[in-house]
Amino acid sequence: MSGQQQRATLDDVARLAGVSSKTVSRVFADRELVSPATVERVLTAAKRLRFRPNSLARNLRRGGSTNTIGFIMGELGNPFYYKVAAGIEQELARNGHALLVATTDDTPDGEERVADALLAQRIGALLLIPVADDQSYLEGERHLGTPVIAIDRPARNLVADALVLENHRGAFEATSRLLALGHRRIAYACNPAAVYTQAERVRGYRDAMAAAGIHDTHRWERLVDDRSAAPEQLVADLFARDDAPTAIITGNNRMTIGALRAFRARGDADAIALIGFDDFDTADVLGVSVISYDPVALGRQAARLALERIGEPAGFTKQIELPTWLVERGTGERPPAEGAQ
Amino acid sequence: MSGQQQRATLDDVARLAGVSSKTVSRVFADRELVSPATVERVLTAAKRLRFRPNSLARNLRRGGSTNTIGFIMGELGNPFYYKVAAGIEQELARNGHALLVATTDDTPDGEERVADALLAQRIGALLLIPVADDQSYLEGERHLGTPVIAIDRPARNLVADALVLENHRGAFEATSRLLALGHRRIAYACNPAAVYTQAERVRGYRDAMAAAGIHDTHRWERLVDDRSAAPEQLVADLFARDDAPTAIITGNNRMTIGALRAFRARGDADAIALIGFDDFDTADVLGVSVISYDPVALGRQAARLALERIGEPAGFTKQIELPTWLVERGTGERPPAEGAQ
DNA sequence: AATGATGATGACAACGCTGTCCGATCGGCA
DNA sequence: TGCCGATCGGACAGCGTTGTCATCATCATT
Repeated sequence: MSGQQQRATLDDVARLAGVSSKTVSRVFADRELVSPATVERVLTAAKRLRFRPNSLARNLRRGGSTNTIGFIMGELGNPFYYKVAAGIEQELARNGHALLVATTDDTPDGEERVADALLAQRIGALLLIPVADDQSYLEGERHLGTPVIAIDRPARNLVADALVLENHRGAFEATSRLLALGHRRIAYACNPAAVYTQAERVRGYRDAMAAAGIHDTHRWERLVDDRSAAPEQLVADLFARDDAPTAIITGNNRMTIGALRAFRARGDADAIALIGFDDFDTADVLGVSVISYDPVALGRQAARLALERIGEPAGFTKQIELPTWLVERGTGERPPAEGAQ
Repeated sequence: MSGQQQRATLDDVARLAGVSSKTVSRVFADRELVSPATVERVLTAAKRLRFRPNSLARNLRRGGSTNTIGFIMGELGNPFYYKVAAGIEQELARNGHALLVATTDDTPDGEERVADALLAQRIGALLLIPVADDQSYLEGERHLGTPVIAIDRPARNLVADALVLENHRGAFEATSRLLALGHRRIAYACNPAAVYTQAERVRGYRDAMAAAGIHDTHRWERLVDDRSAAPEQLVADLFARDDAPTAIITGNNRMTIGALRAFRARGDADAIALIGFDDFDTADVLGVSVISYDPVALGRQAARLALERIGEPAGFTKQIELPTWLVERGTGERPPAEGAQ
């Protein structure tokens, strides 16, 4: 092993190329202003020394924020989040920006701590999936010029752009579809429940039920917030009752898979209609009908919005809704079992 | 909307607190050396001004690398990659480091470009899932003191730590299991095939077959590198032949799901035994036997190794193998159909 | 030939922070 | 009371880059 080398700086390159450091700087910034011969000489020297401009110093000098965008997501375990992350990364890479990710494990108190860590890195914009009840702690930062974009859920007590899904419409459509098939006892299960998305989805479910004259939906709702409760068990409980539902809408992919496990354990449950919110990789193989949307597009749009805001911070904030649609694959088109009604 | 504010600096805080900027600096670094009363005064002032230390300046001054770790992954679409990312993030967060991610879309030429972008950010270490045939372009950087850790596949032409799976053992075990059930015509399908992991897995498969006296395995191998080829079709082709295999091992989760789709399309294929490499979320619901491992642990270990290397760059590089194990869920325990043998 | 316009290059300071070094302050002890 | 040591605060420089401004050579124009 040879000894530790020093990292080359602009000055080192300048000395080797026989020019001033400013000229080298120009070569790596506004190449236009330097004569071709000099550019060549500098580049040769830079390559010889394996020079790489120090973006720390560059960004410091340039006054603050970097070309790095921060993204605070919930737990990485959920495919939804990382597909959003993928979309963000794609769009940022296309524009020469880097992505700094942090997770909160979906706990509210983690959010501010994590945001602080990201902001200390002088990120150029902050994307987040809000978990805490209150994002006012970001107000100061926003004021300082860091754009904040809320994804999936609007920020609370903070002026920020937001990208959300058509939660209400999706749930309404799914419920209506089941009602049209003749179902009356339609359950809605989710965990966690105390988040914006679920509130909207439940509202869509209730509205559709109400439109069909069914008002006592609370009997079929299973809105749980205990993270340790197994989705499978929640669904199993629902169908162990005498007046078991004939159909169920699951509020997210974890719950959908939980329902599938519960059905599998029961064995007799091929008769139960199921529509899940969120698509997932093997939903087609399993024949599961879902309310789908494009999480990658969600991420891409969020990134695009962030980049726009960096360019032009003023202007009214937007709240954009992304479409959801029903994908029929089998489980959602099952009519109620004979005599169940 | 009120106008743009200025970001507070150490000096601003110092002025408000009536101390020197160095004292404020100490409060945010070695709090020990400052009297409690002063600490309090400084913190109050800092809070009033919404001061946040500028880590750009700090890291620049402290001489180079940051507390940010870069991770180059393939496409984010694959659950394997993001679960590794999740593990990395967990471990880094625990140690006060941030994670900068970049993707290459699994194209070799993207890798160096992306690595360059990350290294310009003066990351403290680089984790990557090698895609290119040659990582020698990182040699200079490694020499400059940036630890490089290869994940899932060893780096080529570069001295670097590596974390890989027991690919050979896993495939050997799966193949042996199928052989023990009486299967002889066992296929192996994967795409892409020209990567380290697949080479190892194929080797494990061949060795197990050879141990059972079967040497013409090329008849059952479907090693494809055309990314546009649909996994489903590849498997379908394999089973459309007269001497169709009675069992198949799929080289990764995409191929496993492709096989399930192909089987589903055929309808008669419940008889075909299947063991897939990589676990996935609904494998239990689908009853799919797999060669499993813990991708999150892989990420965690990689991060831990990186942090170790930052602390103590010298020392011999390690190549660590993480265990794989067979999970029996149904498809892998099917004996060959009557008369098939 | 004198003039201004143009283009290429360099000197210098500063971005916000911290390491080094030194000076100020205070309590305790003779 | 005076002095010493311990402890805490501050002045200064510099990390690697870029913005500003100045300098100088070259060239076209009258």
